Amino acid sequence: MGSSGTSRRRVTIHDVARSAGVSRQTVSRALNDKGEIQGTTKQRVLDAARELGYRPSRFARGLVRQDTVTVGLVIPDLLNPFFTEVAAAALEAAGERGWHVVVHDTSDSPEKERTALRVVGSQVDAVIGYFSSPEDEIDRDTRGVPVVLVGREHRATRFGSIRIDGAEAIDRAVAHLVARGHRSIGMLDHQGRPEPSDRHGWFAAAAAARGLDASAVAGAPQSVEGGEAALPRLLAAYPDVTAVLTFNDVIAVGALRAARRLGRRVPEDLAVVGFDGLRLGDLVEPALSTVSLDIGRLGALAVEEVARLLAAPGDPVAGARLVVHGSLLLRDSA
Amino acid sequence: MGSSGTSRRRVTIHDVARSAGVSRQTVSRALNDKGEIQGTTKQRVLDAARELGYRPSRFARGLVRQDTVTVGLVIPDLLNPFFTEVAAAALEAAGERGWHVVVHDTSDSPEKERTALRVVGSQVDAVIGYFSSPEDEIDRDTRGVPVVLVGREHRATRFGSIRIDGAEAIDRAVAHLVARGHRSIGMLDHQGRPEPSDRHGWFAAAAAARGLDASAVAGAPQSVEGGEAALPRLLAAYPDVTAVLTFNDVIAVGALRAARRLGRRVPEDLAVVGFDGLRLGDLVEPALSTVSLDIGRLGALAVEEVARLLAAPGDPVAGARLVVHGSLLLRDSA
DNA sequence: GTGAAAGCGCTAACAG
DNA sequence: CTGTTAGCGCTTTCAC
Repeated sequence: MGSSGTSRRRVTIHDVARSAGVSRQTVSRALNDKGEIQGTTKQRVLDAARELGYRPSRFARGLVRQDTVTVGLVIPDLLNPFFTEVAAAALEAAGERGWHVVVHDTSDSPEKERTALRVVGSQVDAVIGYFSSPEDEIDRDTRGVPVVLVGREHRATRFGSIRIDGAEAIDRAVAHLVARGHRSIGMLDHQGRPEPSDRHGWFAAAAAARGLDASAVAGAPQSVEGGEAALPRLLAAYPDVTAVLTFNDVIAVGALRAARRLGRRVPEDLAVVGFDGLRLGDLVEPALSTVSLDIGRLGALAVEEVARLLAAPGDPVAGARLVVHGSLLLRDSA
Repeated sequence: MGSSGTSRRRVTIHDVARSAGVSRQTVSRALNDKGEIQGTTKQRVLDAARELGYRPSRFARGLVRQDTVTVGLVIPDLLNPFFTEVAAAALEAAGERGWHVVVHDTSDSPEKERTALRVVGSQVDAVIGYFSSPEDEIDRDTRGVPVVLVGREHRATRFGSIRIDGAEAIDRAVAHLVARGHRSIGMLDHQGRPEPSDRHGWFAAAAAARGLDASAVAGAPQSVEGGEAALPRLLAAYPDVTAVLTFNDVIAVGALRAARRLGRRVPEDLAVVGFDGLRLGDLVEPALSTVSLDIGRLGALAVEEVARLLAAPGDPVAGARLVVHGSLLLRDSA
């Protein structure tokens, strides 16, 4: 009793209607809690539906109702805590609007990124993402879907973007290091991109403003292991360095480990300043000093910008509002 | 030129067809790269489509094609690294099958969990989740959608589940602690659930097998702060305790911090063993000894089980295959 | 209160 | 190679 049998065919509203001896509309009314229906009829329909194991098709429903917004979130690595936090923030902001979020992790692979863009792009109403592809490729692969770029500039009007501005905070970080007596400051920048990062640019500007050299740079993969491997390389190439800025906190945590292994006390022998302001930085020893970002705001802004693009395509908000500024967070490592 | 105007109405395949002077069918062929179409016609259609800013409706397409599988992933807290890793694993396994994953974070709130279940349940083909609601509620709220429970038993045949079995590993952990001379072992269990956890049960069994008492237990919220606050409570209530097992690694990391604050050296004065095997455990000082889980496998199994349920509803695989066993990973904290 | 008709936007099957 | 005909499963008019 109550078993739904093993028929392969999909149970449709029609089957329920026939089984309950009513029309499809009546079934629809019963299922959607519309008023205009008699209690007993409604119950009979509901019973029939359960009995048959009926489940409305989201496609048929979506086709006619045109509600339910779904946004795609494309990130390079969910296990990188920065993107975990971005995802959590975006999920929360989207949830508040009742939107669904489909998440794609591209494993830092440009090829997977293209696939994700194409696949997701055709199945969602908008895309939020942290992409490495050139803008025209993104444009081509997302075919008309509104796109919000996180942490990156753009030109196309179909795009929105949330910028990250750490210039001032990095300037303060450099000032802090100089005040502590550091004269030779290095950087563990990102790796695998054609150009140095914005963050390196901000560092270089801050250094130049104080007559310091900013050429002590080594590239690091964006992982703890990456930072751990890169620090010794940096110190070998630039032995005078007594302080390092890193592209992000994850790399900084790796640098901290490497410093310990190298017998360098932090911050006495080597000061380390990260970037991102992850919770993780507070769990390591010594606690990481860093340029902190309000990632919750980042996610919320991205979702807001999607909403705006959805409402008025090709009309992204002018830059100023959509920036997240870093702030210097001094803990123990510098 | 080239602007798509500001018409509010959706551009349909019909509009493209009319604009290109062909039938809808031809448009469809051009867009879907079907062979049977002349190059010049195809180009004309493609141009018209771009010109109009045409974007196929995923609903209409899904309705007729009946491909694209979407699974819902419901977790209590994406920022808890355990769930981050589960999500990453599930995302990867689902990606390999070309499935989409919509993620919902319930913020540990039972109410949000119900909402998520209902909302997601109506928009996906299957649900994978770590739920706290009673099974009959899950059953009611997901109405016929296949469900795979992570880390939890079930009864309903519509459900599948991936069990976590740490009995043996916890027994080994206790054996290890005893061999190190610990006679009074406590536990930081989860909190806010009516019953003690499976993990506590395993601990109690291992303790009993050695004639030890397992009643030194304190509850902790599943966060670093939770563990940090709970350890002092545990030690105050049971001053003899020299070793603690924790419900999970996040709590253990909190315990490590508390121990440092309390001036207890780890592992000399206090041994700590976590549960989960997170990467995080390797970043703290001292590195965390823990019961390690193959979370990647957990995610992969969940996705596999979804596939099975989708193919043969009401026919989940019998238990044995769908278990992830813990293994004792000794690092520095015990 | 309930049913009949029409159509959401698209593609599969068949004509031509 | 291209067009016509039928639906996919559901909800919205509008009759009754």
